Amino acid sequence: MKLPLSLLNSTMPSGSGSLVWFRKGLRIHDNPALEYASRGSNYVYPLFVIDPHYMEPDPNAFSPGSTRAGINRIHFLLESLHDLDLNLKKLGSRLLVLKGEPSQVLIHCLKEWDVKKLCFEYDTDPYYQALDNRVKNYASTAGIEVFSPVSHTLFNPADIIEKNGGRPPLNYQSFLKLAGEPPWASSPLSVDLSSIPPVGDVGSCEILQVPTLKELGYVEKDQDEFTPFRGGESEALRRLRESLSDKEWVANFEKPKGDPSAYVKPATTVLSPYLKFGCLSSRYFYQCLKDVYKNVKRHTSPPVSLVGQIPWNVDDKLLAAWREARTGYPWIDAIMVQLRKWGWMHHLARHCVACFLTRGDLFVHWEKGRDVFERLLIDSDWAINNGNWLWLSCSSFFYQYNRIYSPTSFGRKYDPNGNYIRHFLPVLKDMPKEYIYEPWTAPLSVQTKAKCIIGRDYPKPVVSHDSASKECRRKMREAYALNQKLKGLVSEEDLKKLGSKLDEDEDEGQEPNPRRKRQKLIN
DNA sequence: GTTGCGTTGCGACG
DNA sequence: CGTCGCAACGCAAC
Repeated sequence: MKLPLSLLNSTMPSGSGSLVWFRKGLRIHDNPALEYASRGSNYVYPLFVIDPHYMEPDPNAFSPGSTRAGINRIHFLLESLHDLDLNLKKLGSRLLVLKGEPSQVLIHCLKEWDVKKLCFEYDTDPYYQALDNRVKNYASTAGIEVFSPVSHTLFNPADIIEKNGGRPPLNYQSFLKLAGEPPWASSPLSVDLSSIPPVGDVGSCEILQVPTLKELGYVEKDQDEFTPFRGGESEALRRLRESLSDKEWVANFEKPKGDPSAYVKPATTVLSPYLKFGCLSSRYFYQCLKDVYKNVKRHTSPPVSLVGQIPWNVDDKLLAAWREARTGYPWIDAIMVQLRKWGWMHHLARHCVACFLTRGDLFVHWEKGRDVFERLLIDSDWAINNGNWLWLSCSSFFYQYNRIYSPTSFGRKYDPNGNYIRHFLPVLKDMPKEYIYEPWTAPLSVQTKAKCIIGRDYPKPVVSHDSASKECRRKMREAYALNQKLKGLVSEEDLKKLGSKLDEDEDEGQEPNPRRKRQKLIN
């Protein structure tokens, strides 16, 4: 039988404080770092650091927000922090908000406060890896215990790579096979925390409330529409219950069959932003889903070329047209408007615009598109975003470059009336459905009647899909052929470069590809 | 080396 | 709504 935490605390010696550093994992339920900190501590300092690297307003960015995050994601984060603070207060604690470069702030707090244990969720994002190393180094010199569990994802990526002989799996099936059933799935997760030890003396540190957008220096009227998705653990759990309440829908859910043009009631759960910030535990989601599966009869089931040789265009005009929703293809532009206004769109809609920008039509480098998604999506995740852009651009994981999404017929398949386009591109709201996916083909009389002259009120297509996609196919075919032909030669050259690069970085063991290449050379 | 398959293509045809 | 040709890639298993 478990004793209440408050009772345990009273038996502990005084002065044992713990610090919980929140970054993602903005939740109470299934939060191993928070739980570990609470166990056997007299004081717990729940801390969030407002990081200028992500949060400082950037008036020169291509849309409202900071350099690295669109205003929607910053808003979502602030709502999540506010909710976390409320939930902590219910348990006798509160969220301490500080501002500054996180490793400096952390080290300052560790010096100022009486902390024996530093607890924070492990993060694979390279930015956090570097940050965490600085903080961990300080903690070890100061004799502070560090507890950094993997709790953001269902699996520890390092385990998967190790099981695969030090290499990441290069397709989905082998990933599933390697991953298997997660080790924690057999026993129930800890989702109830009855109380948290009180916050200790904060000394001279200046503690802030969770700021508003305005307090961070943003002007709310910068943007004419905000994302309809509200941040926070409470909303995440509400949304989870709502999504899982329709057991039939859950059991028959098949991702490729979802309707990307559905926006009044999206075709997926829209839990991704909550998973991204850890407002919802991915593991708790998994267990709840398994519970639903148990009670139904049937349910649906579930790379890395270092030498980029695809000769992508450098064309900032085409990139800007795509980014600003001015391609002249209403289906593509409507999706880009939803991205900007909502910070979320259906995954198939993401496919369409990613394919269009890269191997399908514009042949712009996938990294350019990745950067735009990274900034504007409220659910953007470093690893998922990079992986999916590699995938969609046929740079890795997926190679069937002939399969190009049509910027006109793909959308029409789901939404023949063009309601989605009419909603996100109101300039086209009166265009007859016969022309709404290809408005430049409408006779001038129709354009006049619809109060939308193509070339004046809405742009002409930036490229012709027929000829552009043919040209893209040809370039991909040639790039692939060249890659095949030069493999040995190029690898040898690159080996030297990679070798010296790796020596500098001192992380050879982390990098699977050079080993593969060496092996190929030996064979 | 050969074969089978790959988280989610398109368009024509019946 | 299902099937097929299109043109044909890389990876994994054998």
